[in-house]
Amino acid sequence: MLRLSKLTDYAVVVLVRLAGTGDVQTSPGIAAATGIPEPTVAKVLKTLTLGDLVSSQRGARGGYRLNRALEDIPIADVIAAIDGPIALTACVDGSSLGCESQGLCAMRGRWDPVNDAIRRALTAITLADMQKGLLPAFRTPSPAARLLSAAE
Amino acid sequence: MLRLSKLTDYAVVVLVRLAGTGDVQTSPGIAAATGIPEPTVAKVLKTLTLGDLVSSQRGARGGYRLNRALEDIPIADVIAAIDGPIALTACVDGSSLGCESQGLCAMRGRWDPVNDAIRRALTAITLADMQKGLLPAFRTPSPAARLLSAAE
DNA sequence: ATCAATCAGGACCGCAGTGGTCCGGATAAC
DNA sequence: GTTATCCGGACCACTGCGGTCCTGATTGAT
Repeated sequence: MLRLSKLTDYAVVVLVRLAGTGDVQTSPGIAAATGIPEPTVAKVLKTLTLGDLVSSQRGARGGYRLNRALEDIPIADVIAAIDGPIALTACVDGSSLGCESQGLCAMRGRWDPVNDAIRRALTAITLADMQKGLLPAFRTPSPAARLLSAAE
Repeated sequence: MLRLSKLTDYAVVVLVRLAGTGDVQTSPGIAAATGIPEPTVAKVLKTLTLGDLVSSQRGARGGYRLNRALEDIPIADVIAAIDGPIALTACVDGSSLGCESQGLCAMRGRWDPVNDAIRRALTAITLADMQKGLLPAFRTPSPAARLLSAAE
């Protein structure tokens, strides 16, 4: 089902909220503003910090602050930060034994172009595009967007 | 991680194998040829039948046969048949209560264009493209596509 | 008519990953 | 020093997936 983790969904909401004010915001504050349970918000924020999307300020009057503008954050980055690298995981996991030994897993590596296409599509859309329902990526055709529109 | 179910991976292998001979093939036969455990092959085939990608012939000397040529099967169809409709499941599930009530799930429906972009990308690539490393959608050779064609 | 081969459609189970919570420690403003 | 806040990890319930098996229904061959 190509499921995207719910955490990623939360992350988008949190990031957009974080962009609302240029000021630092605490995780309880964001939790209250978004309705997402506080511990979960904290977890998301922590993960986003590791992904270098937000910066944290410790201590009293601390909080989180956005690193880049929404326009400069493709969702691909958010997904990568939360869910790890974007890949449809063909036989990437350690089970290369029954695969290689038979020598007939002819599809090995064939998913790469598919992954690539998805990565492209996900890089073409930024958080700013999601905030407003508009999609400039499809108007000013980026290379990826042109590929996509050419496909229809 | 945008994980794709392993069953879908199997399905691609099975479908390509099924295209090898124009003849009907039994699931034990395909299992032997692909190295995938027989019950799993059967399950995949059954699911693909529901998805109208293959036809089944019951009884002795029965088996499965491909409905369309590989060129006419976009991976989007395979994924849809195995994993269900392609959607990154934003708040699609019934939990619209905490979402709507707060009125701040501003992201509601915002994932649609993302889903759309992915669907597009997935429709542009057919099983035939995966079989041979070529990708007509990327006539301008992407790094990945070049790697693939160089690999054979 | 009987038998064997094959698909159909379930039920079933173990396991991993996700969503979600909580706690002790470090850090910095007041 | 006290307090507010982030940090890092441990922890658990639950869902869904991968995988197996069993009992019918169907059809060709004997």
